[in-house]
Amino acid sequence: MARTAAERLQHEASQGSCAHAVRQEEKAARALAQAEAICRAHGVRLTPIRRKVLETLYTTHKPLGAYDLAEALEPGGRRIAPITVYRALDFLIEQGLAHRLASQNAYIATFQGDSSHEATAFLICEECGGVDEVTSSALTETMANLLNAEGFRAHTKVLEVTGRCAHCQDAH
Amino acid sequence: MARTAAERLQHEASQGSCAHAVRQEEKAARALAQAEAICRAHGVRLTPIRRKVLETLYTTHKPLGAYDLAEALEPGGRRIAPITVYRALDFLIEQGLAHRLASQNAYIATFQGDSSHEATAFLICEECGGVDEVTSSALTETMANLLNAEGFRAHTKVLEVTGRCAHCQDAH
DNA sequence: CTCGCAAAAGTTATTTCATTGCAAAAACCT
DNA sequence: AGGTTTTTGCAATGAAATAACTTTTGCGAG
Repeated sequence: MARTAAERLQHEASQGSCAHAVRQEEKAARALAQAEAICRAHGVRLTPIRRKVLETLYTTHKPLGAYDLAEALEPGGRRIAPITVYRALDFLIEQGLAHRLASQNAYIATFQGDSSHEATAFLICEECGGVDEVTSSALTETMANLLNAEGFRAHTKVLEVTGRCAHCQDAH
Repeated sequence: MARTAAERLQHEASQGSCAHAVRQEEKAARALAQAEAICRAHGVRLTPIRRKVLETLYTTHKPLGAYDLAEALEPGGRRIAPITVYRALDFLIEQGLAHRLASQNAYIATFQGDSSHEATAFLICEECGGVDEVTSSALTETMANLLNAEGFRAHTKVLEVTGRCAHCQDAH
């Protein structure tokens, strides 16, 4: 199966300088501001816990398990129960700010405002743990055609590819 | 999250007459014979347990959890530990005979011989629980193009769509 | 045939992920 | 402030997957 939470965290620590992690701080700040705007527009509340969860996801930009997040939020505050993290994640996913990677039992922040009618694929690097979020009109169309041909009315699309990102291939 | 094992089983029981279930017995018999041939060709053993797991998946053609399978295999024999089922599933998946639906934490038999370079999408009906396995050259190409453009070397592709199948839409 | 090896299955326990049910607190709205 | 809704806290449990180790089985070489 997917790697364990502990492995994921260690992985992250040892690979912090991978291209995927570069500039995430700046992007995170902007994305967070945008998330606040979105929540205001939706008339929902980005509470401290939700905000902290989202921020953690943004700054790592690597898939984190719910228990990883609980651990990451602990320092400086009190111990956070898993259910609290799950509730925050549910909220963020509902608002299109986060995404569950089914193949990893892990969660990630979305940088592109989840245009829900589009097909978005997640490319998960097995080496550096980084995730790229890609959409293309070709993919969206192809999926739409496929579903139409089958008469299938889609509710949720899970498009996840694991493998090796370009950067990690270069690095052998 | 995905429905629990118990719900899944009850679901199956109450929806046994859905179109997805029709004719599965005949197909299952043929598929099983073919599976035996494949294993012989690969020089691996389709042991009784593995065979029974595969058969159960074939005859339901609905996603089953590992614990569902353990339960399903029990009657007539002795209690089977989860790990045994997981080992059988690992084997079947390795041989391209079964597939894990990551979004459901469940497993299903594959009818099309896993041509591993092709992109295969799984359409999962939320109403009847049936799963359709679809491939198209367009999908395969689109995915290949997308991955090429990103310089991403794919290892495993997870394409799962949940929604409503044509039959269940007709039935309102 | 039987010895010995490797593959498979058994056993028991544990880890990881996710949810349930109910109580307390904080935010919002007059 | 009073009442409502939303959010969070807390304890326990359920569900999925794996770990470590032993026993059994299949099968080829001597």
